[in-house]
Amino acid sequence: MEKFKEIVIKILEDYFGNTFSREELESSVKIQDVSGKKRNPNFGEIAYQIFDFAKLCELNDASSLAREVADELTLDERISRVEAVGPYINFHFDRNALIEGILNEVEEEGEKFGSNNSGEGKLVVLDYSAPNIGKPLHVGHIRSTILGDSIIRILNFNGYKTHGINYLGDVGLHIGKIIYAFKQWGDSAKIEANPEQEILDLYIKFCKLEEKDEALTKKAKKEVELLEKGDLESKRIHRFIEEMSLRAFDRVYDMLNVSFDETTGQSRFSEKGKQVIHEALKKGKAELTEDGAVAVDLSEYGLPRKMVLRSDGTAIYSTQDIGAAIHRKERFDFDKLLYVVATEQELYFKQLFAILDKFGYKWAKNCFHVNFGMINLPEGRMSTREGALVYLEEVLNKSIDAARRIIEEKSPGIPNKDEVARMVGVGAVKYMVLSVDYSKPIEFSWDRALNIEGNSAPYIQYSFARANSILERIGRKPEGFSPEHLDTDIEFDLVRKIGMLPTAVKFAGLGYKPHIIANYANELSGMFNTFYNKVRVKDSGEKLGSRLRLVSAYMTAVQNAMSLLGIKMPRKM
RNA sequence: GGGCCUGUGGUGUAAUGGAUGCUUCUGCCAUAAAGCACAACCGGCUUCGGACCGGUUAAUCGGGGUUCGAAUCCUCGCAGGCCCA
Repeated sequence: MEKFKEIVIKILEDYFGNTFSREELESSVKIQDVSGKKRNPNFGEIAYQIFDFAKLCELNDASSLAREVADELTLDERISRVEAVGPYINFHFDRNALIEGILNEVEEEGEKFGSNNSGEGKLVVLDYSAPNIGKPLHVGHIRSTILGDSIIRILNFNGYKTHGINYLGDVGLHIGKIIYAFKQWGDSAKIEANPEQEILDLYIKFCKLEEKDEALTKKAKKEVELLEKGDLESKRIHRFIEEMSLRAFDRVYDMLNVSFDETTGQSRFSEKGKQVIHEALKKGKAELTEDGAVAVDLSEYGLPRKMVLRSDGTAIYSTQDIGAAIHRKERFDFDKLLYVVATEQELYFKQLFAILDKFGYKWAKNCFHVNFGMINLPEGRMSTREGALVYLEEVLNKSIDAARRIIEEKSPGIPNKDEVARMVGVGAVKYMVLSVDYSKPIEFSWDRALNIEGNSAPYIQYSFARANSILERIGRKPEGFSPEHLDTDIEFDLVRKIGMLPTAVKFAGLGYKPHIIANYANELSGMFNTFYNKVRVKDSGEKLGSRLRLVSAYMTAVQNAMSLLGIKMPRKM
């Protein structure tokens, strides 16, 4: 539809000359949606709203102005009629031209259909997932991981180059606690048998004792210091914890079909950060506090002062994050750096970007925090130390099991049951997270996570499998096409909706909003199902070839959309 | 105490600030306006796959304001979450 929109913009450019810029016109020209009850055939396919022009003419009566302008436009043979309705000028395209145009576009572009090159030549670095080593991935981690992954896919589809970084939390007090507990109570036999669980148990044990005995916190801090000084035993344990964690993380990332261009630890950037901070201190951009720590005053940014180094000179999160950001700029010269991190860190990132700006890094304005709402349990927030967790792996496994049970029940005959169960089960969980605007909080519930009805991945996957089944049963290439064969309303609407994928991709890319794609895929599939119920493809005589082309175009569009969410589509389920 | 985010039917969610029909002022036209899904209720089809389709009921937290037009922007509250102190 973008191409048809272009035609309308050209017509308006001819009419208005220099009155409006291209951008202004573009924002006043809308593609009519066809979903649900929004569809109104009287509104045509593309509409121009005349409010801006009315304001310019200082007219209150936009309706009659619209009529006047509509009469004076110079048209094109692809447009069958132009009609002013209220303050809108509605462009009705020739139905056949529209159908043929869209179906051709889908077939020519194939798996690239929906993409554009607006981001060509630009590089975006993303920091996402970023779990702490020594702790398991829980459902709180899923949003960053999946959002980051999907945003990368969407940016790539918009022509951007990307570099995705999993920035592990491999330092900090929690590591000190684990190392201390490991040295004190670690039982090598138990650890060998089940390292991940044992590391977690040690951590929880420490936290419980710490509540009664504050001296333990100091001991954990000692461990952090020891580690930073390069104590061999500490380093060995640290490496072990990291290895175990990475192995566990990879298992889950693999299930999620998420991968990173780079996995690195915060600790690598301590030195870089310290160096930068010391320079800033010399230049007077940072200051020593009463107790000898280093802080940056951010009152000029309307933000609270931020600590960047401890009084003992050791690094903290901000030290490393400053170092890491600068390192990334030097290494990649990115156009944008995106941190996909929960909203609880919002102030922290504002401070981080302000510090970079204050230190003289002009590119600080190209850093952006995608601050998504948290995933909470009904009983409150998740906490590793209290053991109040729902493990991500458990969620995925349960969902896969649920999918497998349904497959056994409804379609026991299909091949690759396990693989399909994975696609469906994992898809359901991912979709649950991605279909909601990221700024909203999500309350986790098993019912929600395992939902397979309505607005869900399995619903979309099922529609796709049905479409595939039609093609397989007929087993012939589409031939004998004529746009006139697709003569019902639902067919026309379905074609138009297919044609809207590029628009959805564009908007999703601008706002880093995968939920736009999720919604699109759902609406598109809903329309396909309506089509499926109303229009028979098999035995449809001379219309067969045309209908096959439509089914196949639907499959391309929905598959491309779902691939932007990282959700695989089984051909049978 | 200060700041940020969220608030849409019973539930979960969507909506770049956009749909206001015509008119000889008498009438004419219209599902004349917040979409989807779940749940509930009614129905269809199960002859290309029922993990389906059609229909009914039902919502913008409250008060002011800006605008030709507000779920959306501003403001004062309320509720929930988070951050800083």
